[in-house]
Amino acid sequence: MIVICKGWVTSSISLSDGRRQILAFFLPGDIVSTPSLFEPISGRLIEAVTEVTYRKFKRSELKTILFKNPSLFEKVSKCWIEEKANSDQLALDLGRRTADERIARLILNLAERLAKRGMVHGQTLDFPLRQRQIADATGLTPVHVSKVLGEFQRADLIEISNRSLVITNEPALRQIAGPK
Amino acid sequence: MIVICKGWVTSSISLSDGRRQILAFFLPGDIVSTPSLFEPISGRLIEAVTEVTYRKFKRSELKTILFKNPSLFEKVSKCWIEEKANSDQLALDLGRRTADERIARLILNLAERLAKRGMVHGQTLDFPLRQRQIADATGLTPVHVSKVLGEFQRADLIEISNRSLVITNEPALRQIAGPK
DNA sequence: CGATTGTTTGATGAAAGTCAAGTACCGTGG
DNA sequence: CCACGGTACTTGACTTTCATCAAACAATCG
Repeated sequence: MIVICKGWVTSSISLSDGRRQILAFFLPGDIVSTPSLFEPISGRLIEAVTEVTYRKFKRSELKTILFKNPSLFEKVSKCWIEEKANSDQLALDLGRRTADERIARLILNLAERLAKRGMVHGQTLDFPLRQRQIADATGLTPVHVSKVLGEFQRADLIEISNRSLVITNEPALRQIAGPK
Repeated sequence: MIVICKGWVTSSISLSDGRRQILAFFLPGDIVSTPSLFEPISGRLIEAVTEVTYRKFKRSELKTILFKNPSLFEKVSKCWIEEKANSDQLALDLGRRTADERIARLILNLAERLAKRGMVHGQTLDFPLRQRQIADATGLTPVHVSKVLGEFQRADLIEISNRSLVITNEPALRQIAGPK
């Protein structure tokens, strides 16, 4: 089991013909894949987006710790439910939302998570993602991602430069992100 | 916690404007939503596709049983991992596969699960789904689902009638379902 | 049997994909 | 410091896939 200390990480699956879907971004403090707490998980590719530092825990140790403190199961269960909720939202986004909505939501979602960690200054946040990664996370093509991000910037909703992003008009961006 | 004894059940989430995504179909023997083993889960709608019979377990009882038999945690953990794997596949399907692939895979997937339960006779299986439900599971419109199913039938891949489905050309259907 | 709900079909449109060319942005080695 | 090569991003023309709309037809059920 791995906990991110610094940097961004993705988890993804791909088809043999190269199509790829990013399932989640992990930020500092996140546990990489709760289901793999007890057992390894196959078919998923964990990749660094940026330079990363992390801590690794032995599964065997975890088990003994957990069984000594049954109250921790509450925590694990919470974690699990949260992760399931994220998966479900992802399915809803990919199945039922437009490209604009998906991209707007990805940005807002990351901003929110970074804010919780005190990693947003004003409305500015580190944004190390390549457009190819945004595409793989939203089920779109890099070309289309470029067009949408271009529109967002021309509409003064966001500004991207130097791997950092400013949300210049959050209400409007939320508007585009669509109903909850 | 609920276990299906007879019939089909869906779990779904929706947006306030009515867009809906079906997250899973539960068949006889399935546990409805493992994450809800310990805690209730919100925002999800559980619906019967057919007449359903089920068994209900009290969460409190479950907990005591589990803590008396720690070996059961292995089972729970397996179940959890399986469910996560399904979520991930769903994301991949919705994000990266074409309409034909999604529908072919849905059919094959259900057939496989029913087969495990001895509920397929020859190549014939009960198929109570409405096209609207197939649409909500695959992120498509009912109209498009109708067209694709029509093509599949005209190409003699499947036959649908009276809420039952025959896979008449499984290899070809797998072909359409695309790479794994 | 009428009313409702589900399915089929065709015409049309919109969203997103593909292709291709050009530009900007690095990192490396000279 | 600059030139080179590679990757990433942008843009426009064009295509494909799927959605929308609408009408007809079928099935289901009180």
